[in-house]
Amino acid sequence: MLGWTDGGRSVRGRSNAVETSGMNEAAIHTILSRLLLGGSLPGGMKLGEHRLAELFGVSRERIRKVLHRLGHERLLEIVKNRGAFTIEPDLREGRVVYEARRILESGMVAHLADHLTEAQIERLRDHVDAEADALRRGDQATWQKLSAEFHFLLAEMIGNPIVQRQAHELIGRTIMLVKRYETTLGSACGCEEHRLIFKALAGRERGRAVKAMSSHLSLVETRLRPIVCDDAGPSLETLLEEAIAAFRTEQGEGASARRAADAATAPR
Amino acid sequence: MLGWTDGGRSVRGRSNAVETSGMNEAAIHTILSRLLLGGSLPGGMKLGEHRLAELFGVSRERIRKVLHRLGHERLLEIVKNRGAFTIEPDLREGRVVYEARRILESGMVAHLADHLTEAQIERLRDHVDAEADALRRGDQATWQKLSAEFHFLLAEMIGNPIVQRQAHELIGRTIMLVKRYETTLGSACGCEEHRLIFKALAGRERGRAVKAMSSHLSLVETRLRPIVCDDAGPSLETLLEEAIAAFRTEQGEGASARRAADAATAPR
DNA sequence: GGCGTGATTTTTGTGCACAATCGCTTCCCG
DNA sequence: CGGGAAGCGATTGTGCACAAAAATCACGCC
Repeated sequence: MLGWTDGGRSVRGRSNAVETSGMNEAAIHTILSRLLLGGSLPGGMKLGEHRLAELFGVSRERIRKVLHRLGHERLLEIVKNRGAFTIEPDLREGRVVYEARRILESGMVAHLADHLTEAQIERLRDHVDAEADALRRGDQATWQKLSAEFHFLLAEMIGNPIVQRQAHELIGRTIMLVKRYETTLGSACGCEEHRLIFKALAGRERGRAVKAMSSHLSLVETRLRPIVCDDAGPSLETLLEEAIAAFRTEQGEGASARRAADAATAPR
Repeated sequence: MLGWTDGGRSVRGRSNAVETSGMNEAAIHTILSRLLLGGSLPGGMKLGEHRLAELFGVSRERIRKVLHRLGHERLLEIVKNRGAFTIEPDLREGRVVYEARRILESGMVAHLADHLTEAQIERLRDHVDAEADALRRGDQATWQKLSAEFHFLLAEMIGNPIVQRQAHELIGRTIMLVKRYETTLGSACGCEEHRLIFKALAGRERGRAVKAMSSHLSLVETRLRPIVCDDAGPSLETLLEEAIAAFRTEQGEGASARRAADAATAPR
């Protein structure tokens, strides 16, 4: 809409690497965003420019630009003359993020309660049903995905690109927090909370919707536990290759689940 | 807080220019932000890298970086292989911005109604009084400044850096719009609207505060007129030199009104 | 006379080489 | 044996030169 044109640029990577190259800037940004938001990498991890440049098979400047952009988006911490580090989202920041979400999403549902179309209400109903279904089937992964998408959906339904972007940013941060501090249980309750919000919206009860959203977010926040999960886990190389592979396949097939991808990377 | 360290770097500009140099990246960003937000330059104007580099007396790369950052902040439109252009904020975008503000600031006042301290209420009262005073004195400039600061103040009182940043971004855009499409009259009513919001907040009446804020923003939006103000105005050189001079003097004297400046430049 | 095509020129994009800075190691001195 | 300072290796920052792309202009053709 409004914004800059960054269109995919043609590839010229002369690549000293194994010709895994041909990775444009937007793609690198998407992959790294997803990795960062996914919360797979430990906090405080250093992302060296040269190392990433080799892994992606592009020049250092390309990586540099992406890294600084991610820093600007606060998905990385850029320290002058030191480099880029993954952020360590402590619970204190969690409080701030959830408070921000309560404020923004309260305003959002208040707006939606007054403006939702019947078609949108149906779509929301379908989504909540799908959530319940995934939960009933015990499909944890799908449920988790749908659960996040519920909020993305609400943001999308506002039809306001600015609000959508702000919501995306916040929700993305939240996902990062949940992935890191999630308590295995506590999932079961989330679905009913979403349904409560939906019901209030469907009935166009603004006050109740705001209340439901606010308490839902508070509850989610409460479920975060200060787990010191030092999952040193797989190396950056491994994770990155996985992410790149996933991106490739996804890119290969038609633009089907493109929306979800863009959602994760905080589309500008 | 969380974020990057960009601390003022020492100056080394070897400057082919008239030794007006010694301008670090942050300063350039601040100056350009303020100029852009100020709405003094016409929309669609091209900001060439080389030209700005000369005007600031720094290398092109420095300007380049700032320009792209401003593009990322959506204060400029960056077109690949074409350069940076000032955005033309048409009224359609105005609608989007004001809608976003209604959503966000509704959530804000709802939060504030429940959390304001007595001291904060007093401070708000003082501010509204100051607004009324400026208006009574017919001091248009001061009133306009205070009027914008009212909203900044509310955002600040949340005490949440994320919300504050989002609000800053939106209010900044609004100011840009108002400067461009302002109708001379219509100022008189604004003050009472702020007082209405204040009263609701002071009485901790959440619903009324939300309503007051929402209708206030709607009214402000209504006051925008599709004036085709082709104020070709002064040249970029002139404006920039003014802005730089202003920045210099302000920088010179103590960090007094620093907050306002930072507010304008969307402090990260 | 208008318009399309091609050369020129201006402007942006990018790789590269060097400079500056930081953390770490080592060596010297107390 | 411990502390501090200087050297060293590694990593990031930055200017510069060149390459690519777009806009402009000129020329010829319809």
